[in-house]
Amino acid sequence: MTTDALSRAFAALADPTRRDMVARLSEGDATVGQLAEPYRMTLQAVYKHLRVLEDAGLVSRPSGPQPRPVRLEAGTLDLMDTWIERHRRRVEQRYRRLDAVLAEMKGEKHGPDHGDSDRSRSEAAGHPDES
Amino acid sequence: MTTDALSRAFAALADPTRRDMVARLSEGDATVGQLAEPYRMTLQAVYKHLRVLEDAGLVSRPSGPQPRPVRLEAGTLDLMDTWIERHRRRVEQRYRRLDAVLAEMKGEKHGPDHGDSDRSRSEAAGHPDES
DNA sequence: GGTTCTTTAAACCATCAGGTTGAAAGGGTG
DNA sequence: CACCCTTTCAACCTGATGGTTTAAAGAACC
Repeated sequence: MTTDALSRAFAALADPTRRDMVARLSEGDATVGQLAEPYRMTLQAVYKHLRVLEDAGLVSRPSGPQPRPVRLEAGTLDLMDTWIERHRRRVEQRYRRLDAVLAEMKGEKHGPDHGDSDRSRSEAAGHPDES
Repeated sequence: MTTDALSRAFAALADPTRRDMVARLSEGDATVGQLAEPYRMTLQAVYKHLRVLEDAGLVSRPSGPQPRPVRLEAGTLDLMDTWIERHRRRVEQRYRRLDAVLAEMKGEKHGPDHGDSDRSRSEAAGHPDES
């Protein structure tokens, strides 16, 4: 549907079977048959999963002779990684900043009020991106 | 729901609204009211989204006085990041190795066969982890 | 050209996910 | 206590998802 790339990508990896496929493909290309072997489901079901991974851009199927290989694409993994990393960093940065403030408070010990240190923590923010 | 942690986490981030929430929370804690403000949906719907994020371990709601804040938890982001990174690395490593082989072939130019370099690329692997 | 393997398609089913409405608890504060 | 805001619960609708079965194209190969 009109679902954006990131949504498709995350949704694709939300399924354990699909995640397992990606994990195995990260070791090397495989044919659909090889891929399907460990799972107790119809070949068609496997093709469906592959479809989802392909639509998400996580996997490609280079055309050529019949048993076409399935190949993991790093690009989309990169996208996801970037998104997560960005926000993970932001939180951890806040943690560190908070720790710093706490440490400082502990250091000075007595004077609890020296200016309008933070407060307002909850808003400020403007509106972020999501790009 | 016997769904594992990673599945819940990826599923949680597969929704644009939820991703936006996470993005905004990465800038700082917020109350549900503040969080809900930009969206054109019922408060109950927002609570539902929050529930999903909470069940996925992406968010916590420290108890205390009534308008309880919503706080982003870095731990689960870390888990996801680790998973993705691991596989992204594996693919890229394979890319590099392939490039190296190609470069070598180009370099030697004539003698194409000098030992059992790789082959077997598609299987070998045993069965990977997914840990 | 026929046989066999790979791949795509279609119809169908059960369950889940995002949203709504409506109602009810919880919890502060006048 | 009464009022108001926050939070949760339940029923319901709609559309997507993971599977299945059945059927039919497409490619390879003898």
